[in-house]
Amino acid sequence: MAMSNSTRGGGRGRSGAILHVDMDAFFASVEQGRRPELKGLPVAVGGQGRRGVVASASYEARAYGVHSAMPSGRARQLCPEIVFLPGDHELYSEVSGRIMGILRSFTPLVEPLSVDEAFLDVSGAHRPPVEIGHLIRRQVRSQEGIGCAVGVAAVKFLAKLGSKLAKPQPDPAGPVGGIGVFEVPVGRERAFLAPRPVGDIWGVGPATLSRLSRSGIATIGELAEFPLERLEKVVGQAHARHLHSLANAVDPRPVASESTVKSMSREETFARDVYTHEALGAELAVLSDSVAARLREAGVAGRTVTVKVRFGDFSTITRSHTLAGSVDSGVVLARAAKRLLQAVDVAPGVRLIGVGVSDLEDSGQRQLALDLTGDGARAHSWHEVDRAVDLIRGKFGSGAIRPGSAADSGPGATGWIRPG
DNA sequence: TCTGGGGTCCTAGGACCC
DNA sequence: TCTGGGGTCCTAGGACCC
Repeated sequence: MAMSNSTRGGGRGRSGAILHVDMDAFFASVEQGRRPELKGLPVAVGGQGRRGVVASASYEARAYGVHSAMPSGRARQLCPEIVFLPGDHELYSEVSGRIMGILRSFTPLVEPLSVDEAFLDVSGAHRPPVEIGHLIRRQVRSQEGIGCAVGVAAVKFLAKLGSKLAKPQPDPAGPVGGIGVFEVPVGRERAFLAPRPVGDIWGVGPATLSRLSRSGIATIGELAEFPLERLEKVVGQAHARHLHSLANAVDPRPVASESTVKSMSREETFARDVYTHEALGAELAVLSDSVAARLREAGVAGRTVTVKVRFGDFSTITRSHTLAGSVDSGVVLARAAKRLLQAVDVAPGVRLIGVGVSDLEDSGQRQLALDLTGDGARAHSWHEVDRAVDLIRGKFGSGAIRPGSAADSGPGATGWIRPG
């Protein structure tokens, strides 16, 4: 409460003290770094199957119009010579960790937003923020071989917009421009924002964009002038207040270097639609086991279990249930997930199944979900089994053991098997 | 060319309680 | 005599982000 973060936006000097650092084409850049023969070539990382999409595209690929979230088939059509790679997320996490380390050498106030971007609060640093931005770029380039853009501003969302404006532009002749560090001038934020499109605001996506557009709002300046009470009717109260503040360059969110995870989930899209509870249940067992292992690794457990089902026509439903106590056991989680799935008609065909756990708490103080899981006192013995499974995986790797019900596909199968 | 996977936050309605 | 109002929990869905 008493920290410096509340006074942002006014009178703290010439320069904004928030940095947003964003890696350029992160996954593709990591791949080009470890395989230099890929440098200068159009590279995409992502799923190559029937239903795959691009997760990251190099600037050479972007020059063809390829971008992330694009179906892989479309990417190949636009750029037949594109080099498609499956992705190595373990490696990306490692590289990300080292880059975050570089950022933390400038300030402890680092808030990672994802593997490839972070906010920094450098208000306590000795050097000017823009200079720090250039130093970061140099170090990330020299130590990891990856380019990045830095935005500098007084508040978070302006720093984020700044890094976007500092990025190079893809071009058939090679990436052009990209000043690397873009500072939003302090004291001139509103004038800077006014002519820009509302879509530049972090949090304005397609749905909000079309609602605003129907109200005649195209620029951030128009949004800033729009009466708040009317805006609330257009996009809802909370969203309206938030957007109205941002449009007026007000963003009180502090850089939060410590965060707690709120939910964990895993999902899987099938190459072809699946039509039976048996097959979906087997997949739920695998996904539940994976989620539960991550929960235990993080030392948390959760009370609310959610199953997500996406049908062949892409319509998506969720079914959730809150247990009396929290779970971190794959078997208990799978059982709850399968019960939820039983109430869903899967005859139309399912393209994706997922399982998630929320309402997380520290597993040290958790209460075992003894009764409402249907497990009775046996939940306690599953705890012992999970610990043994974690030990085996720690020694022999995550593939050393997997849930038996995934292989047996028998309705009540809960044994454990050693693959192969 | 049909659209991945892992998250966060918000809304809205119903149940239930006081 | 229709019957108030608030608070909290739970469930389902949607928007958005990378």
